[in-house]
Amino acid sequence: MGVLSVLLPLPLGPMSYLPPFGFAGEALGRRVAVPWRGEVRVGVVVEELPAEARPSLRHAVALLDEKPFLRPQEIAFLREAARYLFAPEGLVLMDLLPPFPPLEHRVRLLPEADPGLLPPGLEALSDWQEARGFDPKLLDLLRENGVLEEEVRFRRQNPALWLHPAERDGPLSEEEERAYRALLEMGQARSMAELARKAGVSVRVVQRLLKRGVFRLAPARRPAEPVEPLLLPELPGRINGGRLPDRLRLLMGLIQGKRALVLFPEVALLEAYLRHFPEAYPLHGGLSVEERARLFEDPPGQVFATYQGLLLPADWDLIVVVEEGSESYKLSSGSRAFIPPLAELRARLLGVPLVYLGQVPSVEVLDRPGYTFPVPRPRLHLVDLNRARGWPFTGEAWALLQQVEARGRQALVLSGRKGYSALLRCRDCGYKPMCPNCALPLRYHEHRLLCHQCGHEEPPPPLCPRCGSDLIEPRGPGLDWLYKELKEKLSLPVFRLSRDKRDDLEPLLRGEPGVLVATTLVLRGPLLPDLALVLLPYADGFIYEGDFRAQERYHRLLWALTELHPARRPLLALQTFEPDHPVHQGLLEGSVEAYLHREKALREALDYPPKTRMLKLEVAHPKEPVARERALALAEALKGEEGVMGPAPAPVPRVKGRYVFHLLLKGSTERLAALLARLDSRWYKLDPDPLRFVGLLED
DNA sequence: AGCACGCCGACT
DNA sequence: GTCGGCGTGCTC
Repeated sequence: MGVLSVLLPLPLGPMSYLPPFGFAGEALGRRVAVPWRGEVRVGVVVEELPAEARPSLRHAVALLDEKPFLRPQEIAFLREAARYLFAPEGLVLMDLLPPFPPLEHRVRLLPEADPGLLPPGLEALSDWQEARGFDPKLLDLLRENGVLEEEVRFRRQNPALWLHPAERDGPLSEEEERAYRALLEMGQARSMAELARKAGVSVRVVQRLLKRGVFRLAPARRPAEPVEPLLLPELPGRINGGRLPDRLRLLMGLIQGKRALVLFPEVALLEAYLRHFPEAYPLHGGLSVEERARLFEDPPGQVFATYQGLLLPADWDLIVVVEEGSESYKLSSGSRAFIPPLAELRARLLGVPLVYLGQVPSVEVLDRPGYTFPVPRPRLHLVDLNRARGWPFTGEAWALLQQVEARGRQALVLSGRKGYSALLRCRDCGYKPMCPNCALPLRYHEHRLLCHQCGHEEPPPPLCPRCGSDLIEPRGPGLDWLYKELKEKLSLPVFRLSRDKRDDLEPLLRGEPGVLVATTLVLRGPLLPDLALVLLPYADGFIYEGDFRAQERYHRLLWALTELHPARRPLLALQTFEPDHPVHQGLLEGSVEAYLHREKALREALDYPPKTRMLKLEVAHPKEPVARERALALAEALKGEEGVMGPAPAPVPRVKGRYVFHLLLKGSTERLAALLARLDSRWYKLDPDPLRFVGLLED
């Protein structure tokens, strides 16, 4: 008898079990209930190993699927993904697996077993009983002694499924034809009986078509406003530019008639796209367990999914990743994976093409053969803070706001969260102290200048070393300050939107005049129908965030703002000390990627991603010296190795009462794996693809 | 992850 | 004298 290698959704590698008593058959890829620390847990069989001499292996309780839940393709993907992420395979499974329905679990004592084995009071176990209600430890004891008979299966709940037309499999009989036409016309039918009535055929006909796969059962489809496909002569590696409606049409052109997986960074964007694709089925965390289970059992031809779609057992013709630069692709817990590289891995292992589709490409994908759709030139107004007067609003800014006021329209004022700066800047010449190693601005902390990437530290110069003027710390105004200013000086109603302050925006959404002061949260929200002005009082606050991706992020933000309204082009006004910044130049040129090519060259010169992989080790402890000590010990263990940066205190040095330090490692996947093998994994948390260097995400 | 084991500091 | 904090090891 062989041994089952079972992967559980736990941060561990696979575990070995003997097959369930009396089981003979193919187990690979099927879900299996196994005893785990006295309970029963569900895992996936990822390998069938030859029998093993180890005496103490336990038997799995039961296999839970008729046919494989994951195919070898998905298992291979999990394995490779784990290697790429430096994570245990079970952790990756935890991230990507859909939730399971609850288990139905019945137990009884084997008929031939001696009931005298039972502790008194449990005679009932001679007959089938719900396992719940019995002490799991007792059950496990009986199980281990081989006297327990068990029935385990997923509880079947009937999700509200509708009848949909699928593929015709050949000639249809006259009645079948009628049923098929009727369903095409209806789009979907709630029940077989309903369709039979409408088509004037017997239910048997509908049943037959369902069984043959000409019809399929699937969740209700929403009404769609389909878009005209825009076809490209060749399949590019990325598609950028255009307006949202253009990209919708391009996506339609890409996937129509194909089996396609389309990945989205967040549900709101997914739904905005989904409205225009009648053939596509959604898959995301908002769906019920049953709906998701259904999609895994029988994946339809087109799925619009969040990261959970990566593991769907389907042979796609094409994978599309929408807005690959979005930070929402970053999983904040578990393996902390960043999804686009995993999508690329998935496509590669399936041997199918992958296309990135978004307004602005990420630096990571810039080298792919691209197709860039023309972009409407942004209406950009730069206010040079080196010359202009007034803070937080310059005279020019007030003039623009007053125009909005006079015309009774809407304005958006975008703020960083806290008005946090910690950056020194020369009042006259614009000089900023930079890290000599990292080409990042140094942060001003506790009377020292500090690089949060490599840990470089120096005393702040008393005067500007270039021109001898004073160094100042320009402070970005926070949401509340801006709100107060606007409220005092404008007659328009002023609203706030941030994670913790959420005014009722109803009047604005109806189109009434007003000003909204918001964080970048607005980009997800519903749009302001009469938006005329977008103002960033301190645009530089977005540039100098102290990690090497900040400027790319700022570039993406500005382009996203130009698209905030689908029809109008609101004026984008930026108050900045850096009007000549290459990001601004890029927008003025009307090119979504001119700046990025420049940025990519810079990254290459500095040996930053995408030229090399970078990963982050985080050390956190309630006692600052302990955290520091451990971070130093990690660095010590890697002493003399290339590409080790830090330790440095995280930019937010204390998160949830713990002091955080981090180290950054650069290199190829293989080399990083070799470095990590020398470290004790208990002392750090690993981020395989850090997007920012801001403290701990989650535990 | 989640749990048990074991070792040291501050309390009824 | 114990309670309980966390560091350590282990899970088929």
